[in-house]
Amino acid sequence: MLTQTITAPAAKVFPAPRAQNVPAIDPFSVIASCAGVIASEFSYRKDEEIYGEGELCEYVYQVIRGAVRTYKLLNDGRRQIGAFHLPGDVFGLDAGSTHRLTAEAIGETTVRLVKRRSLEAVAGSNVQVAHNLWMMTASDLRHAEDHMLLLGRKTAMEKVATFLLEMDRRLAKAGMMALPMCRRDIGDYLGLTLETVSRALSQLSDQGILVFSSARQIVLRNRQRLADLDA
Amino acid sequence: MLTQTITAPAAKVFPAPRAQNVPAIDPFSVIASCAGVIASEFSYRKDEEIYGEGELCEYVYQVIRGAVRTYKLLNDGRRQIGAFHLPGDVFGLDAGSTHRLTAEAIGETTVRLVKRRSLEAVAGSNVQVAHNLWMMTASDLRHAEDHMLLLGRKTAMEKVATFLLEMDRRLAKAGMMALPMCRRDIGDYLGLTLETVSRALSQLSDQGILVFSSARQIVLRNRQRLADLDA
DNA sequence: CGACGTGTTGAGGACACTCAAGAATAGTGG
DNA sequence: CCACTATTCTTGAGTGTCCTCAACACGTCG
Repeated sequence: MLTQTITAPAAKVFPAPRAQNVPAIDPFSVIASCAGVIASEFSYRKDEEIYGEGELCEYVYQVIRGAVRTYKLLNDGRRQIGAFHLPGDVFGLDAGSTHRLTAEAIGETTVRLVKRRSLEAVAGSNVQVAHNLWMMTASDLRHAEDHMLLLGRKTAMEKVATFLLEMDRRLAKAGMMALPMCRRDIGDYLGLTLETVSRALSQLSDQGILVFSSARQIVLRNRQRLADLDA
Repeated sequence: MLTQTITAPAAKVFPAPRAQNVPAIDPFSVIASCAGVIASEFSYRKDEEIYGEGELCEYVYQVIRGAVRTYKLLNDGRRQIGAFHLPGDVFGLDAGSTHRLTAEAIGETTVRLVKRRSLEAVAGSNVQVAHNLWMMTASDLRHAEDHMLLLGRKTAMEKVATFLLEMDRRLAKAGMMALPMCRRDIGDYLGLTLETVSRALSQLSDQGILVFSSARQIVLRNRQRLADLDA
């Protein structure tokens, strides 16, 4: 799948905490700007693997530009995407020594990365940093708990409605949503097939709840009716 | 549902870190035995609520005896159980200020509890305690990630096989498994109906992979074939 | 013993999946 | 710039897995 092998990220030192679409003060930036923490930037091409399930946790990442999917596979190829990571989001912060999911760039994606070792070193003495790491893992857990409810108990239409509201909240610009991921990714995130996702979106379009500019450019016309479709 | 209202747990100070079926040294015990952390015990009857979704996090809990389910509800009553907590397990450690799930005793259950405030106070100065809290949340996240894969992508039989192997690992005594929870609980954990769970178990029994002593007393006869049924 | 909670099994149906074809879009090279 | 290809998306038809509804069996406890 990959044509270029990534060895080690270029050691281009990150000058100062800054990123498009990222609030000036977020827990990760606080950590990254700590003395002793080395931050750098790196870019990945479409569908390029950032790290694999089971690999050692060398870095923690923050999306600067683009989007990332993290997922698990069954041995026959069935895939469950656990989360989409958008600009500002931190991913790869697995508390153990190895990554629990695989991470791939969805499109052309730039990330900031921080050496895990330096993070641990700071956390060992700085309680504020240790607390921030805990809070970031807790935030991932909250999302996972909400998503288990979706996967186990919601209908296809409820799943798609929840997805649209989540994406609207996270990446809507000027009332318009530019989805970075394909229908298959959405299906693998929601525990559906891509056809079912497509049918649900078409149905919402027919009902006037949303309008397509293109397949991935969506304008929500009625968030309330969408929220009503959600459970 | 409850006939007795729980006001505040009895302030019976916990004498020393000990519990049936609990390893002598676990992260929670280390924390609970810290100076300044007040631990006590409390018991709940069958189906009694321990805390509700949205309530303030006053305590963190460890199961001493019995079992606990934590779950989320949709407005029409559909339920997703996120985890079963067995003796030795810690639950209720939500990093925010309010609980994200509801916790109920499955049967007659005894828990050890620790005031969250005292925990935070210790974590603010003791990096080891802060690290243990992070690791416990990370452990919950790992379980949630595995469970999302199950809920989103596994078939009914694969789900039940996974469940049996998990319970076998966590509560098997002398080759025998005594499930504390009913078929509906299992279904709500696996994203299935209780009938589908029952049918899958009957099928496994017909195939000789397991034997019922009673509906909840199960002996696994062939873990390998069960693992093969899992994906 | 009767009543209740729990579990099993059957029949029928619905929702989402599979397979397939065609349309729209993006990417590539002449 | 346009033809050509590959990918993505949509839509349809038919199927299957799991759900719903129902009846009955089992065990426990008053």
